[in-house]
Amino acid sequence: MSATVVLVDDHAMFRSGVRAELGQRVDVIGEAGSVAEAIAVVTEKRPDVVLLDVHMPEGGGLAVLEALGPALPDTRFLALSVSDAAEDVIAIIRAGARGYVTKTISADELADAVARVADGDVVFSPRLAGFVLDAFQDSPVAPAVDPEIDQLTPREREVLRLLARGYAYKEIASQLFISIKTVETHASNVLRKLQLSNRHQLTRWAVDRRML
Amino acid sequence: MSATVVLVDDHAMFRSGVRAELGQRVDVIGEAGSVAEAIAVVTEKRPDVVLLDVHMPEGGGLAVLEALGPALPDTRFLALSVSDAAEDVIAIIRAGARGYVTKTISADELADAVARVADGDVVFSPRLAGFVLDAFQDSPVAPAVDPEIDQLTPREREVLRLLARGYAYKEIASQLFISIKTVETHASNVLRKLQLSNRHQLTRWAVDRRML
DNA sequence: CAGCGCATCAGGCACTCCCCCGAGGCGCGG
DNA sequence: CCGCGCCTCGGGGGAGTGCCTGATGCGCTG
Repeated sequence: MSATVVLVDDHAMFRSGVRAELGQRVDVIGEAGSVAEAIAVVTEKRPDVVLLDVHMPEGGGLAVLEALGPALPDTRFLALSVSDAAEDVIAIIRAGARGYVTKTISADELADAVARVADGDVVFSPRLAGFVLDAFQDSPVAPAVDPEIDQLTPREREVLRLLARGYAYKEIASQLFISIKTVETHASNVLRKLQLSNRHQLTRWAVDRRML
Repeated sequence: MSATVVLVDDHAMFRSGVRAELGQRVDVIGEAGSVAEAIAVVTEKRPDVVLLDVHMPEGGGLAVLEALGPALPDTRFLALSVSDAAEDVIAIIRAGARGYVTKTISADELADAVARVADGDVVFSPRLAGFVLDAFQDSPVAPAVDPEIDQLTPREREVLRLLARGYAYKEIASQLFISIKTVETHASNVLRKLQLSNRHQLTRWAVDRRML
């Protein structure tokens, strides 16, 4: 039960090498040497994993991902590239790839990476994952700190967080090791300070601020 | 030249176990059993890596990260948790942790994870990384239309929409020109069909599906 | 020390939520 | 016509919510 794979790379020699090395461990059911060919082959073959070169003519792996990604939710894309540049990694991941490895990888490691991606995991070459996390942390579109939230005490902020997530007073009390009555007090203070009248509005408030 | 580590976990027995298992492979230079203690110990010891429990009183690992993260750019935080919930993973990573592993991990794997984080890598338990990527991408890989929603009648869908937006039964009744009792019936049917137990979960359900 | 903010907890009360039961009307297809 | 799904309501009740008053202790500051 090895995973089915389609190789996409504009260098035939490289595809041949990958096929030779990986043939024992995964089931290579198709190859493509261009963006257009990749779209056709992947659409037809429906592999578990597409091993996708990033740098190719006509838009490269990014073009393939944008054309196919949304249409094939059950197909995972693993980017395979000579580049270890942060912008390449981020662009590919943002487009929906489930991993990014560089071509310095060994055959064993690549076979393992393909298997893991087929299995639902996410795979990165060491250090590359850090690029994504950095971009992820910078990404909050609206940092936009409300003046109201500054009026909250640390404990109130904690209760707010749990309230917004839908926990009942009783559950919050258990998690924070305090009584229900204390939770009620904090909750009441939070609602008053944020000028809200009930916890449903509070949930929407938190959603708007991407706290969930 | 093993990495220096501070353990933060509110269970002394667990810390002891980690220390015993990891002692040979990393240099455990401090421990903390609470958020306040963690802030003090980490600030003093300046370890390479902080092994951080997510669920603790007083805000847990998140509180530690928010207090210390910005101040200690050279210290890496590796979250260690019993939870494999997406919200926990995303919150911790957004707060600046460089990895997240569950407590089901073996001692060898944990030692390896610590070493890799100390070395600048990012480490995740299998599958957890996917949560971060999903949150990172605007378009979730799994649009995954639920079969449950097809079971809802048109009227139930209408009530669901208003419920998720935080309207009270009374308000929904006014908007739809029906009695509160009818709203209750629809709401009850919706919760049953979606296998949810209250409207807070329903709000989160709707948020997850971009219905708001 | 006296005041103040914060966190903790209590009793009580009106209200909402959610479920249990039951019921009638309406339209559609066998 | 009869069953069935859908929508419409009602009583009753247990659990949860939100607010009120009032209380204690703790640490910080003037």
